[in-house]
Parts: sequence; C-alpha cells; structure tokens
Amino acid sequence: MAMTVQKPVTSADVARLAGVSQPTVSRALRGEPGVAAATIEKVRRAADALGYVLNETGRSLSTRRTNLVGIVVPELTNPFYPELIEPLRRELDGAGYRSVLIADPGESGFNVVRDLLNGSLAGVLLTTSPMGSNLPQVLKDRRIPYVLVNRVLDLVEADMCSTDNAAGARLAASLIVEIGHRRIAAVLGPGDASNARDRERGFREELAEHGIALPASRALHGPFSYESGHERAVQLLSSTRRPTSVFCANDVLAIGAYNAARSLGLRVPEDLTIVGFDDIAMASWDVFQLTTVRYELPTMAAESVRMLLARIEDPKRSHESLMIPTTLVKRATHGPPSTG
Amino acid sequence: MAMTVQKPVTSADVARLAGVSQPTVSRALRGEPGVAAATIEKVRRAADALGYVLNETGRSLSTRRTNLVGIVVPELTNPFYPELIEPLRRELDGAGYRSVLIADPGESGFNVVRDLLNGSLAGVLLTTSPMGSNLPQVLKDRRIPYVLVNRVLDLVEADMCSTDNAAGARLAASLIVEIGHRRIAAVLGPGDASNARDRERGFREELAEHGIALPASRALHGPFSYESGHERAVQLLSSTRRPTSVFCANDVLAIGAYNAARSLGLRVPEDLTIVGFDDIAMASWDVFQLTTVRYELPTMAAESVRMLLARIEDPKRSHESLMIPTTLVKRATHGPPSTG
DNA sequence: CTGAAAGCGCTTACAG
DNA sequence: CTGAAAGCGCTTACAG
Repeated sequence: MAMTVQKPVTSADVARLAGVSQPTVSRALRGEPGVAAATIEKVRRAADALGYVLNETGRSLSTRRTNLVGIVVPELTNPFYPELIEPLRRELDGAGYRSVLIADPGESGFNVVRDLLNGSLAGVLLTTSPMGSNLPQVLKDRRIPYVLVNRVLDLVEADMCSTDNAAGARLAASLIVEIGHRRIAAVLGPGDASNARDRERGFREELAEHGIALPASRALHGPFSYESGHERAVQLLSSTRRPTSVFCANDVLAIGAYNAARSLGLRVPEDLTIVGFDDIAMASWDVFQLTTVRYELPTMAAESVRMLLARIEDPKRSHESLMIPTTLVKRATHGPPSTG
Repeated sequence: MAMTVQKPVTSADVARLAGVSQPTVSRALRGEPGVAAATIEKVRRAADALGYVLNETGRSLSTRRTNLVGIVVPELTNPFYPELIEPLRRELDGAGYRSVLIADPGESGFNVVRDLLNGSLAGVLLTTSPMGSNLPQVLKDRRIPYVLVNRVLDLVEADMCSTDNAAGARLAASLIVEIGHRRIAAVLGPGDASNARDRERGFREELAEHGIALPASRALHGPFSYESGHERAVQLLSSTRRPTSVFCANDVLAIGAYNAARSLGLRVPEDLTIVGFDDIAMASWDVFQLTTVRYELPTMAAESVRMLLARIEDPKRSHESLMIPTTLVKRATHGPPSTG
C-alpha cells in the first residue's frame, strides 16, 4: 500500500482527460454562456472522475478578487462578541464569503494593518474601532471596502451600521428615574468607544432633564468586560451611601455587576436596580432576568454585511449610515429603591 | 480633489523605482541570504516610498503555501466554543497564520468540503467532528493537514488532542457518590460526539463500581447547549421522585440545568447537586460557583496548533494523540442530598 | 462555440 | 550578487 503523493488536480488535468483546452474547462465549469451542452457534459464528467476542485488562489490572482472578508474583533471570550460575530459569519457564508478573524489591532497594530492590506481580503468589518483609530483612514486610502459595525466615527466618511445608543440609554435612564431612584450610578464603557460615549451621553442627558446629577464618583469607566463590571460595582456598592440603582453600558458589565451584588449579599432588585444594554442571550437566563435595552443584533449584522457587499460591488457608491432602533426590555432587575 | 483610483503597488513597481529587477525585490524583502546590503537598502527605501505591501495571493500561488488555517466550528453563541476558539486563534496568530471560521458541516456538508479542499487552507482544526463524520477521511485523501481538537476518532488515523473525558467523568461520579447521593441523574451530550460518549462511559463505570445504576429515565441526551440543559433538567426535576443530583456532560448544560432549578424554585446545592465539565469562565461566576471538572483549554489549544504546524511541516510524521489531564474543582453546587 | 495567448504577482531554479 | 526565464492555476480579451 505505497502511498503516492498525488499532486492536486488542476483544470489542465481535467482538460486533458476531457479532450478540450484548459480555458474551456474554466468556462464550462463556471457556466459561462456560450459553451456547447455536450462540452459541458464532457468536462463535468472528467472533473468528477478526477475529483477536481477549483483552486481558489489561482482564481483570486487572476480575477483580483477574493472571497475572504476580515472581521476585526477583540477577545471572543467576551460574551457580547460571539453574538455579533455569529450572525455576521452566517450572513457572509450565505453570500459566499469566508470569515477571517483578525485580532483587534490594540497596541500591536502594525501586523494587523499588513494583514488587511496584503490583498487577500475582499473587505473588512470593523467591530471594535476606537474613536482615535487610523485604521479606517488607512483602509480608505488603500481602497479596501470596509464597514464600521456597532461603531460610529466622525473623522472619516465611511459606511457604518450602529444602534441608537443615546436613545437607548435615555430609555434606561427614564425607567430608573420613573420608578423612583435618585441615587443613581453608572458603570460605563471605555472612553474611546463611540457606543460607550453615546450611551453615557444619552443617559446623562435624560437624567439632567429630570434634574438629577451623575457625579464622577458614581460614574466609573472601564472596558466592556465582566471583570470590569464586577470590580466597578464592588467599588460603587462599598461606598457609605451606596447607590440604589446602576445603569451598565452593556449587558456584560451588568452581569458582572449582578454577580458583584450577589457576592456582597445584596438582593436584586430589592437592594439594587440594575439595567443593562444589548439584550444578549444570557440576559434572559433565569438567574439574571436582566432588564435591559434591546436592539436586533441579527439585523445589525445583516445590514452591515449588505453594506459591505454593496461597497465591494460599487466602490463609488455614496456612504450609508444606519441606526438600528432600541427598545426597553423590562425583566426582573429593576424595582423601586429600598427605603434605606 | 479628483481621486485617481490607484492600482495596488506591486514588486515590479518597487523594482522600477529601485532600479533593480523584480526578483531582486522579492529576495531583498524576504531577507534571502546573498543580497548586497546596499541593494537591500535601496529596495527597502523604494518599497517604503511606494507603500508596498506584498500580495499574499501571488505568493501563495507561487509557493503553493498559504497562511490560512480553517477552524471548523459550530455556533459561536454556545459559550464553550469561544473559550476554545480564542486560544486557538491566538496560537495561530503567534505562528503567523490567519484563522478562517468554517461553519460546522452539519447537513449542508458539501459546501464546506469544497471550501476545505479549494487549496486556500494550509491546514484545518476540527473542533466538532461527530463520530460518523467522513470529513477526516476526505481531508486525509486530499493530503490536507488537520487535527481533531477536543474529539477522538477510531476510524481514521489522525492527530488528535483531547482531554481525558472518561477519567474526568469518574471524578465527578466519585464526588457525587462520596457525599452520599444515590438518586443520581445525568444530562448528557449528543450521542455522536466522542467526548460526550466518553464522559458518559466514565460516569457510568464509576457509578457501577459503587453499585449504583443510572436508569434510562434519568440519563437524558441532547446537544451541548444551554437550552438542552435547561429542558432536560426541567424534565428530570419534574418527575415524582426527583434526583438529588445531576451530572452534566459540560458546563453549558450545567448552567442550563442550574437556571432550570432556579426557575423551579429549587436551591442548589440544598435541593440539588449539580456538577459540570470544562470549567469555562462563567462556571466561577458568583451566581453559579459551579463544581466542575477542569482541564486546560489553553493547553489543549497550544498543543493542537503545535501538532497541526508539525503536520504541515512534515506530512509524513507519525500521528500523535494527546490527552490533557483533568482535575476536579469543588465549588458551591455540590452537597449532601437533602433528607427528603 | 473553442483555442492560443497573455496576464494576475509572486518565487525559484538556472546562468552568469 | 543579480537578472532572465519559467511557472504556480486560474480568467479573459482576442481570433477564428
């Protein structure tokens, strides 16, 4: 049973067996119009017989097109991201594109940029771009199609698909105020993320309209992570006059805060109201029943991919900026302040 | 400000500017030995001046090598998978490879197979292969390097990196029996996953050695999902003589079961002991404090990638089969059965 | 309807 | 140390 190392079958091999030229194989297999039915049949047979599979690299080099889309993401272990990435990947799959995960530039931005520019990507979805990032400008200069997903940028004209973060945060503020809270705190996102900034702004504006202040001591910033939510909440809840409610700029933070409350022996919502943002799957788990601001991630994903494909199709089309609307989901983590 | 659509810069452009031949540019930039220092300098300058970035597709076609590794995964929204994918991606990144997400074949296996065989991947990591899958054999026939991650297969000789599922499940069974449980149930994984099968086997064997049976009515199978864990647990806990403990074949199932217990008003561990498997991040969250079987996912990822790279390097090397050991993590979801 | 030729952007023997 | 040539596997005008 000596194994002969079989070189991959090429279209030239198929041509030889079918008794036609190599370009004819290419035409027949692609279903290009104007190929004799009999030829198509011959070629198909030969291809099947040899187990031919088109070499994507050869095709890409020739057409100067690829079927790879880069998705720039941070750590996938942050539970929010899979819920965004999964529908993005599905949409791309459906459109015949493969998804390449590209690590968030962060500090080591240089390699990433090279990966993005080396011609292997048809386009890029940016899901993390901080407000100061120069990546969008670089991509623009290189004429690489991209869409900002869940982020907004003022500096560069670009396609972007986001949600109405300010309006959503106002809904949260509104609810919290309405049920009687006055000692309100917030666990906010990173200062350089547009969605974090917009959520903070909306939340503050709505509070201000009710004449309620959000002092710096009760508005803590940090990454959108479980750990950050947990730590910031512990800090807020350990103060002498602890807040009766906390708005968290996303659900991952909120769930961190929920766990922190639990670890401190506080009941939710009796001792603390928690409101999140995103409505990720675990927000509705029995143990959390998180009251939160919802928007449709699958819709955001579908629209983002649609915009990217349109841009790939027509690089000169005018830029689009889309906002997925938000709604409030009232579950079990909000209630009137305890009269403590 | 008329924008001229600039065609991407090629090595030929760099050659022209530097006043050398195109192959010399290639050699200089790759740091091939035997290029004059002065030439390297000239070429570098020209490349920088033009903003040259090597075209990966051209390189791949020429070398017949790519820097893309496919990771075959199921839905990323299953919280277990990001914890496996993230370290895999990190390891691949570190080795200079990009990660392409490829949807689990499932029923629509055909497209996937084409994607895997079209020559664009240096290798493949299979994280979901069901026991009956023919994908490994197909990859083998095509000489495409691959590693089975977190799965084991008897039919095909292949590189695989798994964990000692049977031994781990025995640890769980041991603990449950030791603290006094006799009415024991199990929420098991899918029948076609090797890790599910091995965990069930180990659990049953250890129980049998203590003379304890696991009747079919208390051993329910299903996918490794939150929903499955929730539903199966509700079913088990609604029976007249409900079990006092349940072993879940992974943490996602266990957390589903935990939530189900909560929704039924049962206390954990007072009314129900729950033991999981994997020790994913959320197992240690304050609200769960899940007792579970642990193994090092980063280690599994690192070893899997090492094996894949070695296979890419030397297709003829002998196959490796590795098992990452397990340990028991005792947290707060186990306790003696209530004397009910 | 189909073939011969050229080209996509690289790398790699082969000369010199 | 460097250039001319060939080739990786396709697609696409161009002829006929």
